[in-house]
Amino acid sequence: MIPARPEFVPDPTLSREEMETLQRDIAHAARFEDEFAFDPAAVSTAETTLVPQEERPLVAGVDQAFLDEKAVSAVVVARGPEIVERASAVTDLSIPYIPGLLSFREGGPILDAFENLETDPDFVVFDGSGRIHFRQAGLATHMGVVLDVPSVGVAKGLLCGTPRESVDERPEGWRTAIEANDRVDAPDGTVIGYAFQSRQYASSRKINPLYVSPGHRVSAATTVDLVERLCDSYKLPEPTRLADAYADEVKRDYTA
DNA sequence: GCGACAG
DNA sequence: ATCTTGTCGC
Repeated sequence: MIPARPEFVPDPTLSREEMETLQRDIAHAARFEDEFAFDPAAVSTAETTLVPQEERPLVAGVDQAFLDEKAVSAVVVARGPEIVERASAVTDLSIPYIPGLLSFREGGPILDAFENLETDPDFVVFDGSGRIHFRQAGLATHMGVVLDVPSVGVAKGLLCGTPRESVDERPEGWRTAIEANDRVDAPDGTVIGYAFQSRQYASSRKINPLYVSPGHRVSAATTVDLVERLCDSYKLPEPTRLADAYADEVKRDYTA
């Protein structure tokens, strides 16, 4: 899979100001509404569903592992519980992690892995924010727009925005909107994502919610719906877990 | 100046 | 993100 919008491919050599300008352009090109052909209700990791196997969407998970100044990027595509294809890439990192500019550090390496992928997924789950971003162009949005593929972002922490309600000690399945605040390039109160309690009381310690947000061609409401459908018995959705495990596997083989 | 801050 | 074994608890 190659970039559909080469002009938005992350260039780590840009100045910080140029990166931020590009992010505003990307946010403008992004579509935070449902624009995809598959049925969200057909998304699940279950072995058996009412939906014919071939009609179940191809879902991709993306994650990375790191070693020294290199990134190990992994993409795993699955149809229901069946893994269809896995692709990876080991790429030199050029800039450090800077909150708000994550996609300029990890975007190139991720696109390298997608170049090695033959399958065209129906949508992609990224580890990080999408619209929940200062300029509404987090990793999931940046990658979604560059590849022009429906995408969502799943983060373990909140970058910006304000939860409508307190997220403390909520039961499984609970959710609340994340609204834009003065740190976000959007009218105050704009719903840019959701806090979603995917798992709770796995043991004795409290578990924090997931922060999900639209990447590209998916609305905020549908984003939570899709992520919920992809969560099994763990906090993180299955596509992310598969990609995480594959990235670790590639890293191990690379190190050995 | 102080605080916040995805991976 | 990464450095890292055992261990407490359901």
